[in-house]
Amino acid sequence: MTDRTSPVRVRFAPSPTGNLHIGGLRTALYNYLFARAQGGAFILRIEDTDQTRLEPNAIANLITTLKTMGLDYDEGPEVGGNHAPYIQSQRLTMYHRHVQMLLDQGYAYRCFCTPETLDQMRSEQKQKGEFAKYDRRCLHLQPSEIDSKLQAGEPCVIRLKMPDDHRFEIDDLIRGKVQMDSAQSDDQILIKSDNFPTYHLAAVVDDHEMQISHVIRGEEWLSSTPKHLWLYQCFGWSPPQWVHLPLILNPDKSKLSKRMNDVSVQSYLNRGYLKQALINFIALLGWHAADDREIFTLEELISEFSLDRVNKSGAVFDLTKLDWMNGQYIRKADLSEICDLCKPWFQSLNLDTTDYPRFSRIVDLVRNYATLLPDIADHAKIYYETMVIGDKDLEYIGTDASQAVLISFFAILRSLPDWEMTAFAPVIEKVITETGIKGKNLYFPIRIALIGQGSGPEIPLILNALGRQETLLRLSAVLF
RNA sequence: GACCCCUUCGUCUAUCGGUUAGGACUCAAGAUUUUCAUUCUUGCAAGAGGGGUUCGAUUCCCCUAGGGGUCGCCA
Repeated sequence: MTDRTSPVRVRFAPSPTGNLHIGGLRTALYNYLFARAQGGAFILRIEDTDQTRLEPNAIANLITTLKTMGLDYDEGPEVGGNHAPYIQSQRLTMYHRHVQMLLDQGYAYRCFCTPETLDQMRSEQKQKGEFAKYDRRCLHLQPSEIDSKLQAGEPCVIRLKMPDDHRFEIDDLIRGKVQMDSAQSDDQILIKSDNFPTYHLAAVVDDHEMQISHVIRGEEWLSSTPKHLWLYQCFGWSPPQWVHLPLILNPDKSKLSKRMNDVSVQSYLNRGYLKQALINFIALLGWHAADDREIFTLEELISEFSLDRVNKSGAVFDLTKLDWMNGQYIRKADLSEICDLCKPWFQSLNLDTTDYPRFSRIVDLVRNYATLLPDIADHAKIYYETMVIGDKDLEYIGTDASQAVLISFFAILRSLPDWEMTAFAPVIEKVITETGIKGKNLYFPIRIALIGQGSGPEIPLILNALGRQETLLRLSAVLF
């Protein structure tokens, strides 16, 4: 058990095999929130011990995404710290030093079995319905045999010798006490034949060396925790506080996967989700405040978050609520921030953003209609492009009644001394008294003339967004 | 199959033995809006099943069922 007075130090330890995914973000977030709430340290450690799954830019991408999401870490790659390096492939000698201690004390042993041998053994065991685990055929190799095999260059791994009859008790902050029998634990490989450590060794050594106080990780690690516990015991170290987070689930309740969902955080960002919405939504997958509040900034999450309000059961990752939340953030965020964020989408549609007052006026107008950032640009199109008025609509506004409305509307607007919201309200009234036309027959032609479609924002808002010049231009184009 | 975890509206969740089981999203209806969106109001909707313990169980215990995780020289 961890000393209660020891400082809180937690880590997020992803493996650089791809982009940061939703599950990773949630783990990172809870670690971050807990660290910040407790005044502790949040550490980033890269677990790149699988040489076969490395991806070239994964570490850089991981760091970039973490940063853009606002989850800044106190120690880790690039920022350094007292326990550097924070990339496991750069800590190999440390793992070897530790595993040698294990070997010397008989807690670990060399195994020369080939993957093929192992495969065969396992399939036989499974066929018999047994728990598949290594049968320890290399456990009792004589030193001389080992030496000659090593001399001959035979590939070998190093395994942890699990105790034969031991009851492990995991004290988990979320799940309480969980007991598991050593019979259910395999003699885990600690060092692979390429001399790299496996997760189990590397994580335990690093967590101890880096003085991690709480290991906050996904529930999928719960069943291998006995191995980790045993390693702590062999080394004579006291284990950290275990915290196994509930899983994030696919709609069919299986563990969230790439197959069934878009799981890349970056891709949600690219699709126009706001980081605030993403953070807020992810935080609520497994955690809930004491009251009914659901909208939180990162800072508010920090002050509200506590591990004892994290629940035990998995949470389905359902985009519907995220969409709603994103709309909320789009509407409530600072206009300038939203403008900055949707600028790229405007540019990709060739919509001019150089006239900032006009650009921001339009963004402010159409953000009410948006769920995602690109929706804003989509809705804004009608204020920029030359309108295409459909044949039917064209016919409709060509009628005498419509023309009367438009002529009157045009004349009144043109004579307006000031182009501002307060001036627009009486304009419609005036058109009604002048033409005697009201209702749909009044509004429809005006809308078609202004924005090329029969529905949209209120007329004064459109006038304001369009500006005097563009408005009069559009109107004069449909006066026949 | 073995071991472990989990189980409240469709989804995210509140409830720390006594509630008309609350909130949010979705959906529906209504109001606002000339329209759509926004916003507001209202509504639909849940304790897996069975045993205990208790004056009283969603809440505590047991069993069953269901779901999930793990069982790699992946993390």
